[in-house]
Amino acid sequence: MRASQRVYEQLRAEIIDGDLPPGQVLAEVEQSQRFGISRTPVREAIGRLAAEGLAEQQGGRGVVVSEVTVDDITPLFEVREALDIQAARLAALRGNPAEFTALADQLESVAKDFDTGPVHHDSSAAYYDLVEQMDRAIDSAAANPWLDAASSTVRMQLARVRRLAAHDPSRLAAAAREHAQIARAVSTGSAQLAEAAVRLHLSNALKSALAKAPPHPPAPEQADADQVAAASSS
Amino acid sequence: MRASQRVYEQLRAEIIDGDLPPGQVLAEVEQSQRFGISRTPVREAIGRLAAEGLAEQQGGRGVVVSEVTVDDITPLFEVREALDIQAARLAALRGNPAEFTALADQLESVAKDFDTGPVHHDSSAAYYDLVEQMDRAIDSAAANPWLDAASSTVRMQLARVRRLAAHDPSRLAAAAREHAQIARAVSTGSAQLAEAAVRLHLSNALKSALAKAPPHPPAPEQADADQVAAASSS
DNA sequence: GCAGCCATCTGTGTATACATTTGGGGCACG
DNA sequence: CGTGCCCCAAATGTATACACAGATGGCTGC
Repeated sequence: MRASQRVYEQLRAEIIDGDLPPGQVLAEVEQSQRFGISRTPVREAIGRLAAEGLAEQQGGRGVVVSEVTVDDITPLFEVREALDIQAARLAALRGNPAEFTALADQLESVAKDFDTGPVHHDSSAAYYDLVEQMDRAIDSAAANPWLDAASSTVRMQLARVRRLAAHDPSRLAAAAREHAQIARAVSTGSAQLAEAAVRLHLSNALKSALAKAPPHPPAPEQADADQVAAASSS
Repeated sequence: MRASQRVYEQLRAEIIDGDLPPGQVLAEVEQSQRFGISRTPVREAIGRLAAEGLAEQQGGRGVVVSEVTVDDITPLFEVREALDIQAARLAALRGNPAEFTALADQLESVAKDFDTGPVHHDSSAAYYDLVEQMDRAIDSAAANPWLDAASSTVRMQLARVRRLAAHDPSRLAAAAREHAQIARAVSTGSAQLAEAAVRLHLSNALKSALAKAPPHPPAPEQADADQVAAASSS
């Protein structure tokens, strides 16, 4: 595989996983030494990261991992809402009803598992797998490459902020039922119903995420991140 | 300015304007000679173009200007619909009503100009300027950087396909009224009304665009672009 | 004469060296 | 002692050189 591709995927994974924290400088020479390659492919990889918003120029000198705070959750959800709703609408119109009926059944089954007893790792893993499966099914049914591309960027950013607001296990059952409702709505072929189901789910998901980490209500003094960090560590 | 930036902007403009037609190969050495610089910044510029979908890899060897056909109009409008609706909804909630009231008044005034007599170049230029002004006002009021970024990509592609479906002068008056309705709806602060106005406008705009260049109805044989080109030239 | 294989050649992928710019630190002056 | 300017150093931006892969054309064997 091309070296630039490897470096890009590696750096992207490290940024999303939080191994490279926001504000971390991505020096070309440093990374090239770390990966044992030259600056050229590293430079290309960092350029792609910057284009996707995972990194950004620090003045004219240096690229740093971009900041993501709880304040970004709401704007990101606004974009996700627009894209997911449209994807669900199109999937309702174009998708294979049987496929989504099956997904809805499986999701409801998982939701019942969550009800009966404590949440096992197996069942939650099965749930996440089903959600990913449904996302792929919706994207595939929507059959719109540009929609996929736009969703991809937003989902990457959301994967980062998900670390900021640890999910609530007690919401798993409700979330599973919401996902089942989405699949069921898509299977009916009604764009309006699909839109309503997605809107409902995202509204609840956003509320849950913000409940854990409420956005900064007041901003009396305009202190930058460094000053805040210094103050909290003192 | 950085050479890579100049080359990027130049190539992007040439692709959007159609000076570099779809399928045109973007050879690094060729472009570097044309701009009188080395391959390195040209490579970076082409990489950015590929990331935005204006160019794409040609089977591992070479990058070519990406194809855009009338068949892409509908998918692009589907994404645009999702993003523009959300932007208008947010602008309705957060924007300054007076600003959009003023825009609505100006747009209605232009629409009346279109009615009274033949369309002059001045009035159509003023109209396009107002539309651009309103787009910026909506984006600004929505105050969502990620929404802006997603819209930017789609708008760039739409600028390309606009060349495929020359706009209808007789629709200018109706389009101006639709834009005025959007501004008016945003000024009322009703997200639902704004959504309806945008949806109506885009539906009409898409219909008009497709009327000029209907999508390929049947595809009896699955011939790729090269074969089609070869057949038509023989 | 045709088909398959090999050489060559063009073009991208990577490495390295040079230029430029920016940011900071130190020194001098007020 | 504070402030401002200048010099330097480090990191990015650009250029050039090398390596490799894929395609194309000719050549040879059948």
